[in-house]
Amino acid sequence: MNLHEMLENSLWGRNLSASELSRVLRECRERPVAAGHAIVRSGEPAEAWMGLITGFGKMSIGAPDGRETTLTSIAAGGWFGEGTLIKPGRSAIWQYDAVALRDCQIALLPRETFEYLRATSLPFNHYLQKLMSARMGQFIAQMSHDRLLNSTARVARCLASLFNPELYPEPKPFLDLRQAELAQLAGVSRQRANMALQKLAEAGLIELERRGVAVLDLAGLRAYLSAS
DNA sequence: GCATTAACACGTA
DNA sequence: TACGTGTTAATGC
Repeated sequence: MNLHEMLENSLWGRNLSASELSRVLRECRERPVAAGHAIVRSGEPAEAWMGLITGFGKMSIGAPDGRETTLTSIAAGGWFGEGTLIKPGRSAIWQYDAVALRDCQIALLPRETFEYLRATSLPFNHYLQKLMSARMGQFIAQMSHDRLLNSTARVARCLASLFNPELYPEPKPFLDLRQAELAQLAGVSRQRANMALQKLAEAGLIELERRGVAVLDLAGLRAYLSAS
């Protein structure tokens, strides 16, 4: 997968006119980010809309005491930063860190290009609405799960949320995801995530593998309740 | 009761 | 060796 392929296959790139697409292809930049390194840093000005060509990453926020929580993950084919980028002028400041969990190839669509598309392309605006709505829906679901479900169910829903096609264009049943990473995403300790995964495996919803999880029953994960 | 942190053993890339 | 996983013990609300 390279930048051009990614743009031409993306949900939004497909619907651009020939001249819009060629401008995007001309102005988009690429940058490799090694696993463990920052893609964007909280507090820095947002200069580009960010896409993941390859790799896997997370959006996270650190507390003053050093603890850290993951807000959501970012998979290949996904874009982020539109919410930050549409803030006016100098108030477009990253409100979170984005960190590469695996080696990543990042696409950077400059802010000016992003603004040009927003100003001229109705399909692009429709795409942005769908993306932002999907993101909002994900966070609403996350909040309600945090408040209403026990931690095993939260881990189940968390796994299921990684299969939203509007946010993660190419979902595969095998997730290359450490238990510690899933724990941060679900907001539980690694030990508790391990226990939850074993329960979900016993229930036949997933298969545990070293360094990852194979999802066997997505609908079952989405509907999982109780069994703490 | 349920979850957290710390610590340790074990197997593998 | 460093990392990922599975377990247990001590502790807190």
